[in-house]
Amino acid sequence: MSDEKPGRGLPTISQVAEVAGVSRATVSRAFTRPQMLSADTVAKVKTAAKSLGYVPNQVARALSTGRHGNIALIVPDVANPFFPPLIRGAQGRADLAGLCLFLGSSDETPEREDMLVAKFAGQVEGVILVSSRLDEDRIRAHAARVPVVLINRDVPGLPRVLIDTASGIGAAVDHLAALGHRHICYVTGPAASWSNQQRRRAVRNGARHHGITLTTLPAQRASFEAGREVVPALIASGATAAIAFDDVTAQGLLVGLAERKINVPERFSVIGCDDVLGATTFPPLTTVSAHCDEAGETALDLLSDVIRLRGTRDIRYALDTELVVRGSTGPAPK
Amino acid sequence: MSDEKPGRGLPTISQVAEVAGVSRATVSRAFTRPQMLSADTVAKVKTAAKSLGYVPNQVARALSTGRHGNIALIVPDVANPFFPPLIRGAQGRADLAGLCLFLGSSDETPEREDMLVAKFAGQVEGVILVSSRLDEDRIRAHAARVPVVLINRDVPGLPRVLIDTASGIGAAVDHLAALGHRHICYVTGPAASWSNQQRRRAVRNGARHHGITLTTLPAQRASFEAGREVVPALIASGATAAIAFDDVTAQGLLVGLAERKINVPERFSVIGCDDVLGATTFPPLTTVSAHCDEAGETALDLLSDVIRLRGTRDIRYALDTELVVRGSTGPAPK
DNA sequence: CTGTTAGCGCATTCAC
DNA sequence: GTGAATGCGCTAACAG
Repeated sequence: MSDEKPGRGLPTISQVAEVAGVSRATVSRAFTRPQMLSADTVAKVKTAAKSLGYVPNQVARALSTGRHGNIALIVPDVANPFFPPLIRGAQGRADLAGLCLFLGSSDETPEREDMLVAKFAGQVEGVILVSSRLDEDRIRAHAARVPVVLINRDVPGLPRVLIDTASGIGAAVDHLAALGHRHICYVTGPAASWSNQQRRRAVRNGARHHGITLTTLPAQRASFEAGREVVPALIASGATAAIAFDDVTAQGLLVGLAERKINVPERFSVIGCDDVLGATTFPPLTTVSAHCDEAGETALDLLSDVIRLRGTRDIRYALDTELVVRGSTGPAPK
Repeated sequence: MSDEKPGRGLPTISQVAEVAGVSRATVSRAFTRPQMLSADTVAKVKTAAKSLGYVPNQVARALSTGRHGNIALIVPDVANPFFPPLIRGAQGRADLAGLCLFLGSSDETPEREDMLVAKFAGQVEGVILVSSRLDEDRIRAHAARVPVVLINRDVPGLPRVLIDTASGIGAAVDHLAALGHRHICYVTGPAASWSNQQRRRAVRNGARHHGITLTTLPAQRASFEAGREVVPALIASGATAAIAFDDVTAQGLLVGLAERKINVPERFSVIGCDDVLGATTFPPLTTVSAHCDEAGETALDLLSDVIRLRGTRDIRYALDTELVVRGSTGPAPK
């Protein structure tokens, strides 16, 4: 448990070669291309290796081959429930592709994100940037050094997967209109967020189409607290329903409303976005389902293509969304 | 954007040396120990490096030094809100220590956890296992190959940080007793979980001490749904208050109760554990605060000590907990 | 202060 | 089918 250097003391390819009575090259082949060797030799090497507890040194292998099968996924905030399903989707695909996933969390700050990418760049074969807060120039700069795939960020020329909430948001406005609501609110998310801009536009278009009055209420951050604090303004606006930037904000709305004894959905309707809370709210939240796990999977597949093909293509992958009606929406109050 | 091999084509130390008109060793030192060189030389090298876009190759450096500053953190489930704060705590400390954090999520299965540890082992200098679902033998086996630090798993001989919920749970029972509750329930978590065993015991001791009737209700998994489904049994038991294994389960309880129009805390009191939901429930959840961010920080410090000192010690670090009273607990109904 | 000499552990040309 | 060289890019003695 106390070697000179970490990694030292572990059996090397040479020791295995000696025990097995073969050359180092043969040991190497036994692990990388067994079919090049006779079955006998392979067995002999494997036995020797096991007896020594030998396992190929990934670092040395990487230096020699130039590949190590590591990739990085950087998110603004691990604690935001939007990301875990996405992370899990990516993990699953990474396992299938034999890749190791490193995770970074930038705490929503561009500086930290920048630092993380730089730190990872030398150790991974590719990076997935989720909801990047970096400006386009910096993203491009990083992409020039290491293959990059974007999620929810639309930078032409780079492979990117976009969760197209426009359709789902449209359906949400339709749903509200059908229920008789004539005045609704959109509670915004981070201004720098591509998703927020997209959703905001979709709400506006839908409202115009139905001739519904729209009030836009800013929530500083996409957070529970921001949603909760915006409730007074929400009530003051005179609207009877709200669409929130995301589920977490919507949950804040729900709690803020409950605190004021305003029943949902009898007196007010609330719709979220992302579908990451499931039915864990009360009442269960009507929301736009985003399939974020699929986004993670797709991004990973894209990245492993880029790595395998050794070249970036200009791919823009749009994922569909749909409205999931649960219990937080109802007919407009008289 | 299309090299023969990834990593190839990037400027190497030799090219920088040539441009700067110095030896490769000098370039190396300019990056690792600038104070060993004259300011002039350092500047000259840095300039040359920048002009070439050179950045030290981590993999090569690692092969040479035997260290690469990578560590892994493996959790049962990224999507469980207990872990993100812990992950974030570890990340922060990792940055301070100049370490890179890899994340693994085992989906609660020992097999996947086993595989992850094995896959990471060759690429990291240490592993943090959070709430490991592995049996002691396997943990020990891994610890023999790579430095391991445990969180919420009490394996003698290995460095471990334990969130000692016993004290907080005790306070929770006291709180309930003071409010006049004479019959309470404990809703369990995963049987294999060290935390669950600890919490269960603490509830039992507290109940006995106050002469309170205790019913233990099993929730298969620690999940929202499990909590929600256990509500009928909860009501049938005749208890007036419940302590849940964790906040997520408690939230399930809250929703299940609300669905049956049983007001909290007027007719029933609920207490959670971990304090990861904050005030995002309605009513805001009374819970045992676990300081999980601190657990992540402490584990990381422990691990970096182990790495630096090149040897494991038998450290058992217990983190205190306390009861946070919010709105989900009240006087026992008549 | 700086250059020279040797590897780190492995995969890969070539020969045989 | 297998072995003998060579190098991946860098750091670590050891000189000077």
